[in-house]
Amino acid sequence: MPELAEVDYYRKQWDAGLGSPVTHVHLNGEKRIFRGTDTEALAEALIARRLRGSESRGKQMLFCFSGHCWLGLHLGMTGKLSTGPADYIPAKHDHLVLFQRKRALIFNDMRQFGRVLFARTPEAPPWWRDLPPDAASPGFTRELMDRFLDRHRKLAIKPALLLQDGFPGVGNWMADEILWRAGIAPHRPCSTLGDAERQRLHKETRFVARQALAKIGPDFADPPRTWLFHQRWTRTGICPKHKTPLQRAAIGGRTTAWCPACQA
DNA sequence: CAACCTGTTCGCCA
DNA sequence: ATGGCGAACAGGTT
Repeated sequence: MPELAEVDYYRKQWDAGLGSPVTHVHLNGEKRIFRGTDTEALAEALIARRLRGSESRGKQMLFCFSGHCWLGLHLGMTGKLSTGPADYIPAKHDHLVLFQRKRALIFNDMRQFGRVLFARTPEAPPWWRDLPPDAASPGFTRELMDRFLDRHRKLAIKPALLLQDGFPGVGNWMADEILWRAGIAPHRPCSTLGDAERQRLHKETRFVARQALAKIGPDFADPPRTWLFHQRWTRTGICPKHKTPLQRAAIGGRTTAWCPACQA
């Protein structure tokens, strides 16, 4: 489910626990979601630590605790964050629950395509520090985007938009929204995009990312009514501009919807 | 019962 | 070494 703006929405769900110490940690270290992470160190180190703050970058989240503890979360396809009462009883896919005196901070991910990372280091760990600037940030420049497209000449633009090294935070619905606004057909190889098209691609990537953060980020509201978003899942979906039926196909293995009239 | 799913990651091949 | 493709991951829903 979660792309850039939804990730930021979920991150803020744990704000309720800011400043409070962790009293108890619930997790099952056998689960795939913890692959590569020392869960015993995590569970032990977080006890009595206070949640100091959090950030999201693209689809990644970082939770900063006292004692130089850093918790990284990725929501995968089905992950969500929520809070519960102090006596909350963990449900089936609640892989990590941080209990505080007054509440529980819950990470649930049914399909476990997400991930939990942990580090106890003076500075933010490399897996956070080395992330490229996300699509909504000022660091996402035309030059950076061009360099990425030039590295993937043969790849269709739709699957290119889903690569998190180049378009951090963009997911399936955002990619379709961006291409629709930019007037670019999803199967076009990156190398075929001219200067004007690249300019539009860059502009609309930033627009969709920023608008999504502003409109969806605060309360998980739906995007504006005129967005392709509302049309792309329904069988009868139409182009918001032309009212013509949308085309749909799997491109790069992912369901893609586009308007044949305005995307060339 | 089959197909599908707002996301990565791996193995294989060019 | 790098890029591109398709399957795999786990567990739901339609």
